[in-house]
Amino acid sequence: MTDHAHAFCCPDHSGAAPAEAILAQAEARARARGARLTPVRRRTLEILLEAHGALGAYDVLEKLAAEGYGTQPPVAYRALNFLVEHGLAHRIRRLNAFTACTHPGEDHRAAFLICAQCNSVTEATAPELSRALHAAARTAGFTIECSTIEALGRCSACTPA
Amino acid sequence: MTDHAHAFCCPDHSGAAPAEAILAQAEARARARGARLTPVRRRTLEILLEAHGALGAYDVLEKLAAEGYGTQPPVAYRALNFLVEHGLAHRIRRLNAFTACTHPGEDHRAAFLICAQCNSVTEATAPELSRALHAAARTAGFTIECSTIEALGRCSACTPA
DNA sequence: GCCTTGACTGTTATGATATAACAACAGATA
DNA sequence: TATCTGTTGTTATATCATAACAGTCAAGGC
Repeated sequence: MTDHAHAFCCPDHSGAAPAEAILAQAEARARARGARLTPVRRRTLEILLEAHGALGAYDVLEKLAAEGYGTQPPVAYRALNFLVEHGLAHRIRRLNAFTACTHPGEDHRAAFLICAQCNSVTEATAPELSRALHAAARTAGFTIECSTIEALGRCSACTPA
Repeated sequence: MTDHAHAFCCPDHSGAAPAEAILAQAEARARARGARLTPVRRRTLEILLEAHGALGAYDVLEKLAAEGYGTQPPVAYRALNFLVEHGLAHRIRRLNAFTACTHPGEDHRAAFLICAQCNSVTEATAPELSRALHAAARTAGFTIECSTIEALGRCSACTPA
């Protein structure tokens, strides 16, 4: 799943928001919400941050198990679900996978851009997009609780010039 | 999954676009694309059209099997994938389920509104939404091949007045 | 007519993803 | 200290999806 050669296709994980800062933010955010970022949970978030692209629950589990945490699926799913619930990670449904949130703290509704070639997942904040979706829902008399926006295609690095 | 009492929450399947018309359109569309809407495929589409909300592949399989078609998962998945590929049905990723396209023929990019209470799935055409997504992608240098937009919430019938 | 061809259907078997239910434990608190 | 709540880990199982292969059938070339 994450077997690409790691060239220039993963903008977020060598650049802008370094893992340590994100972890610190995550810690603060969890605290603020009365939730505990326990060792497994913290380590799970680190694993996601270290990854290129999104990771499946079983990929995460494998790493956790190798480090002495539990070896069974619920261990990974619980940690991942915790992170998702608290806005520290996102579930990418098209991939049955998870990715760290690259800007936790902000109350955002993101769209995910999934590169079919290098497997990178880019989180695009798009207020207008969210607005358009809510508008469309309102027209139908529908009240949105949460939404998923995912696009599959080619990232800038994988697009032939 | 589809065990609600069928009150007023499924706008599309007692109203606007009757199943027969959709089937006829589907037939025409398949023909036009050089594809064959064989008995299993047609019946699968009918099953989706008859359903309240979206159906899982195994739900569809159960019905097909009961009617003398194959009894194994690939039978359902193949038919469903055919329908999706030809724009006659949609995959709802959040539900691991499928739903008939309520307006085949139009080259649309739809958003799906999933009611958490009655399980209905409404297909909302939203040109602006699509436009906003493409715009957001372009900003990131990303080229979209296909996209998924799904929202979970309450439909009009399930929203307390 | 009949034979080749390619698409379709069905099967067995297996893989991949996800959760239910329970036991042990750790920290907070009355 | 006794108890409660939340967390972790386990076993077992449920759910979703596909690979690979064999038989079938309709359409077109000869």
